[in-house]
Amino acid sequence: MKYNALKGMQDIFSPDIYIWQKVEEVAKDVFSAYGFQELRAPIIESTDIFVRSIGETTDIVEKEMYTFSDKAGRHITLRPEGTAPVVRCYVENHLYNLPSPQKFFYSGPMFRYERPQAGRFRQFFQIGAEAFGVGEPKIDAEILSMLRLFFERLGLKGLNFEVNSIGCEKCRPDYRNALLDFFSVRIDGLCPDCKRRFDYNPLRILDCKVDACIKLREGSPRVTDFLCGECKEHFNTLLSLLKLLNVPYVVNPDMVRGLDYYTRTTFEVTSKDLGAQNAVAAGGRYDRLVEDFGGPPTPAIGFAIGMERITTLLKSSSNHKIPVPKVFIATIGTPAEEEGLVIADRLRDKGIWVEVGYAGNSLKSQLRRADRLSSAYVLIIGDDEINSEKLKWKKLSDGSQGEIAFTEVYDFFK
RNA sequence: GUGAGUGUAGCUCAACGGGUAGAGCACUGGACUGUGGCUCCAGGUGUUGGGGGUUCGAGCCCCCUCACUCACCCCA
Repeated sequence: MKYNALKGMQDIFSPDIYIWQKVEEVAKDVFSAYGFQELRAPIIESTDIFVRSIGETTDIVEKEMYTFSDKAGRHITLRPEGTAPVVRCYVENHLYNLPSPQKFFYSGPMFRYERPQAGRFRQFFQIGAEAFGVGEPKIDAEILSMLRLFFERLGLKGLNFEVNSIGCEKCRPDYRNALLDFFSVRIDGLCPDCKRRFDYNPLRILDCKVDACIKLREGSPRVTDFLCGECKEHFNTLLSLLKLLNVPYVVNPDMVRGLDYYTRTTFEVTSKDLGAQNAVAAGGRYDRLVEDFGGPPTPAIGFAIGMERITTLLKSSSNHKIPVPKVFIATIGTPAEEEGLVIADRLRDKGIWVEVGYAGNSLKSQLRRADRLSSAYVLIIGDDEINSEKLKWKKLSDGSQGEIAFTEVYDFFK
């Protein structure tokens, strides 16, 4: 019987795992500098949490969630995204009573039942961050700047920062109506998908990839022209702060977000070096969600980074060092093997990575293995060394070797 | 959910228009009785993803199925 990982789920191990660890480490360092603290929420929540926040008519909720009944018949769902659980945690634990802003980051697996393709999986990992309690655009700018620094620290170049504002509950209906007016006289020329979009989410027509639709939407109303006074001021202030902080952005009025809870600022970081799924990070403001979850009115903003997409970029962009053993202990004969094992453990106690040879292998094959592991040193122990209580060391990079007393070996490696 | 492409050794891939499978890498041992990288020699595995059909004969053709890949929808 042969088993495979489930469709759209993958195993991650050496050497890729070191890239993953690097990304997580950089995220933790950078986010901490901005005052974000790690938060770990369960990966399963009540189904309602996602339905209410993401939106009942979104694709995620309608057809992509891993939803089950537990043994007591509760409806539970493997989280398809990270924001809703954090908001639930924030409200449930009354974190709004703590000084604002409260800033959190998290990382872990998300689940969506989709057809896999390049950069898209059924289990995928995100690193996200959420900031609660600040409505000013200043924090929007800080978050974008934090993302810029994160990518910079990873050495990723050529990323595109796109920002937009989709308004608030006051101005968005006006814009939606203007769009409907605009497309209602052109609907016959739209692609079949956009004809559907016209009814359930006309904003989506704006990022259709069909040529005919691209042409038809020339001169369509721009969301930024329909923002109310407050939204407009928020957006303009954000843009000037981004300039101040040297975040290289592009305003993309056609950018649409897939989740219903977004308000005002939305943004996306994309790369040209990925496939069709080109977003490496995305997020925005969600000023109503905390209140919807039963908390006090609390503005908030957050984003999520797609781990697989970042690691894909890093794999092709630079060569990464993978850890190698410092010492390989090759032994001949049982007494030597036992002595080697003792020495190995003593060195390991000092935090040194030590590998040992195993029974049945010739010295030659042990050395070959040490070489293939790229071990820095080989220690050789046989009957002669046992008798003299000295072992031989060999440095594989230049072939130099020498002798050293058993008792001094612990100081030899520092 | 829709569409297209691909499944041959552990990995990367060969095998003219159907004649019952091969190379490189990797692995192990030896040449070099206790010294790696280079070279040479030797060693092994395939139910050709699975099932059915056509045929004297199928890795190759047909059907079904599974898996993977890419794209659409949608999205990190």
